[in-house]
Amino acid sequence: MKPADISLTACSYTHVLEIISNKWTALVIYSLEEGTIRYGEIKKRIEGISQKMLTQTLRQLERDGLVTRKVTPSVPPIVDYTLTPLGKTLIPCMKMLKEWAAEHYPSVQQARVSYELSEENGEVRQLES
Amino acid sequence: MKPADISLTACSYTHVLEIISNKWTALVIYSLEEGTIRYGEIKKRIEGISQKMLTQTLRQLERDGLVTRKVTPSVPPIVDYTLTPLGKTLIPCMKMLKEWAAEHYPSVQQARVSYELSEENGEVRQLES
DNA sequence: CTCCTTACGCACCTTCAGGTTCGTAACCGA
DNA sequence: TCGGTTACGAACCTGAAGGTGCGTAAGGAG
Repeated sequence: MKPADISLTACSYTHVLEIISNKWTALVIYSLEEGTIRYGEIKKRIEGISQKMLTQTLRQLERDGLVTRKVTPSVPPIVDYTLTPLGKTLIPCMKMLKEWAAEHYPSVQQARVSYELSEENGEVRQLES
Repeated sequence: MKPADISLTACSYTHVLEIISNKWTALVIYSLEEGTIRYGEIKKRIEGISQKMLTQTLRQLERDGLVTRKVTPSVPPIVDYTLTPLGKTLIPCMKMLKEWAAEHYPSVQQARVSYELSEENGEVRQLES
C-alpha cells in the first residue's frame, strides 16, 4: 500500500550498523568497557586480531568520536585508548545484543541445521511445474 | 594482564551481527514488523532493493528461523512472509539500535566532520621524529 | 494469439573489507 | 654493536558481498 517508505540511506538501522558491524569493532569496544587501556593490551586481549586491523578499527572509532587516543611520546611509545561519553552510550545497546545472542542464538543454530536437512531431502522450494 | 580473553568466534556480538548486519536484513525485518506481507509488497516498501537481494535476504532469514515462508500455488504465485516468534524477539533489540541512532548519530556525524578538518590542517598523528 | 503478472533461479561482474608482509623510529639492556 | 621494544604506515593480494541482467512457469485480460 504505502510504497517505498523504507530507505537504506535514511534508515537509522543502517547508521548504527555502519558504525558497529565491522568485523572487530564490537570486540574492541568491549575491550574498552572497563576503562583506559593501551594498544598492546587490546591486541593481547583480542584473539587473532592483527596490528593493521586493530589500528584501522581504532582509527575509525576515533573518527566517529567514540574513543579518544592519547599519545605519550616516549620510546617505545605509549598510546592509550579510552571510550568517550558518546562511546559509553553504546554499551547498553551492546549488552542487549549480547543478551539476545545468549538467549536465542542456539535456536538460530538449530534452525540452520534443520534447514540444511530439509534441503538435502529435496524439499519443495521451487514454484513447481 | 588477562591475555586473549576475547575471541571472535566465541563472542556473542559476532553471532548477532552475523545475522542482522547484512546490507538489507534490518530493513527487511523492519518491513515485517507489522505482520504478514507479500514478497512484492516488501519490494515496493524498500527503496532500491533488487529482486535478487530481497530473495537472498529472505532465504537467509528463513534459514535462521526468523521468518516463515508460505507459498500459495496460484498463477501468478503468492508468497507470504511472517516473522516467527524467534524473529519477533529481535524487535526490541532493533528498536534500541534505532533509538541510539536517533539520539546519537548526529554527534557521530559531527565528530567525523571535525576529524576530517583536523586532518586537513595537518594534525599530529604520526609518532613524530 | 499475445502480453502482463509474480516470485523466483542462474550466470556473470565489480568492489571493497579484510588479511599478510615489510619497513620504521629511537631508546635500552646485554 | 646488536637485537628487542611499541605502535604504527604503505603496498599488495584475495574472497566474499553485493549488483545487473536474463530466463521462466502458466493463467487471465485484451
